[in-house]
Amino acid sequence: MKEKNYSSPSYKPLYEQIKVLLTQSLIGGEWGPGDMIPSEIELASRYKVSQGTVRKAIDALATEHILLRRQGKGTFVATHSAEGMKLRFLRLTSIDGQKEFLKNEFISCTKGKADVRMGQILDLKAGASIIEIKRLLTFSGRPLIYDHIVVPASPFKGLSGNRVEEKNGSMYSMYESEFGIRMIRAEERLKAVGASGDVAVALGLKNGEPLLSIERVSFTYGDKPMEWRLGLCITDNHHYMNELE
Amino acid sequence: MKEKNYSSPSYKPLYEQIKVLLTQSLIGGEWGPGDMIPSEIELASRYKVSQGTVRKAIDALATEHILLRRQGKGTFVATHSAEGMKLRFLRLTSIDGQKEFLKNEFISCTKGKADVRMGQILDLKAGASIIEIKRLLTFSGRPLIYDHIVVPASPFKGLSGNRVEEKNGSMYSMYESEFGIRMIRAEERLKAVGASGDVAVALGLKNGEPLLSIERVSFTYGDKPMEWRLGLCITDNHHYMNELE
DNA sequence: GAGTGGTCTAGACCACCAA
DNA sequence: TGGTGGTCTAGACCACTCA
Repeated sequence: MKEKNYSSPSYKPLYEQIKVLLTQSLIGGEWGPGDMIPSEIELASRYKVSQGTVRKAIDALATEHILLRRQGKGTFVATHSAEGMKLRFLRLTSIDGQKEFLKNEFISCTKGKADVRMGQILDLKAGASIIEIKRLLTFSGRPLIYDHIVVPASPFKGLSGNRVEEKNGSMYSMYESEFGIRMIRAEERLKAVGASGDVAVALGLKNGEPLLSIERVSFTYGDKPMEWRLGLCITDNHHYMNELE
Repeated sequence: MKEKNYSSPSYKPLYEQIKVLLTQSLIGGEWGPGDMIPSEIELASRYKVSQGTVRKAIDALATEHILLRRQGKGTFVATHSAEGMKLRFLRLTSIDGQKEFLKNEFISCTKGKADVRMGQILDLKAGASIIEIKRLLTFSGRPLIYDHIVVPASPFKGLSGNRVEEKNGSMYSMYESEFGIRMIRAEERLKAVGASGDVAVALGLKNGEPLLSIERVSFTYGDKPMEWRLGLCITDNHHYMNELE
């Protein structure tokens, strides 16, 4: 175990160091999505620290929804596949209801090269191979969201339209089960735009009708960007909910 | 101090009870916005619990941005007046920059009665007195947001246009300094709409041009709703930023 | 140097769950 | 009944701030 090393210029609390070690075990795949990790007491003895210190490290990871504590059972690696977690990043709700059952209509899946902008966003060299997916999400038979999704090709080798259609709506649980890639965080930028072109047609709108534009970048362990997404949403009967603290 | 009372059907951890007591002192005004609260050791002796238990209660309140810890100095009641906190609830940023200096153009301030819907939102009887404010926020000389704000009249007695114009942009710090009301949380619902009527004129838009509609309800201590707000934003050069965890 | 919050430990005991 | 996470305590010591 690392020394306490107080009064060093780069002083980091012990529990931060434990947190890094736990994260490395997650990245390395020692514990996969849904797995139970060792008990606090066991980890304390492994790292030669007290249970309380391990606890604080796990608390931090649980707050970030990277781990999930269940009293009496154990601590588990969080997963998007778990019921109730499939729509963790979906903030769109029906005006008079709850979170929805969405149907996934696959439009296209093509390979391409990252331009400069996409290279910056996904931390790739310009010209690197990417996979682009377009799809339409419908709610009770009516178009709701037009999605344009871009991921780097190399970690997602073999991604195809089939895979997209099978998993209804939740790309994230598919990324986990098929490619072992788990998204832990996302940044979104919203604006209002006017419908146009293919998107207007697919959504059944006239040009210029207002759409909610949601641009999202998702990050995996280590804050590495792994997916860019642009969703264009019809918000006549839905809104995007957010809580400010 | 309350008993530990384990194995009671309504078991609540001690630190939760301490958290309630601290919150009551905040509601009662024992410590106002910006004040330093007693040290952890002093609170521990006041409530007859250990420092660690007080710590955990304060931690929870600090996470909710109700208290603010400053190592070496003390623990303080959070305030919207502090530099860097004035725009805590403003998620709109310029596409090529940072958070903005906004100018506040007062439009109107009228008294009225709550209809059924507004009564439900603000937890008032239908027909209760309310105050409505309309204003335009401009960014470098160009209109950016048209705000419609509604608050209950009784806690905000004396609120007028003057007060709104003085405090440039931050209603929340004005609520604190003038009325002792501090907002701790807000819920927002976003959608895309088309410009129309007075709003279109004030923002200098043609009818139907897309606007980002942000409906917000703000809550004070005890999750009591105290303000409703509808902001209509031009998002040509700005976007609403959000982080998903 | 005195006072504050922050870290770390060791140990006791409670609540929850599964077998 | 045994194992897990959750609470609570008491005490030591470190880091930060200010007079």
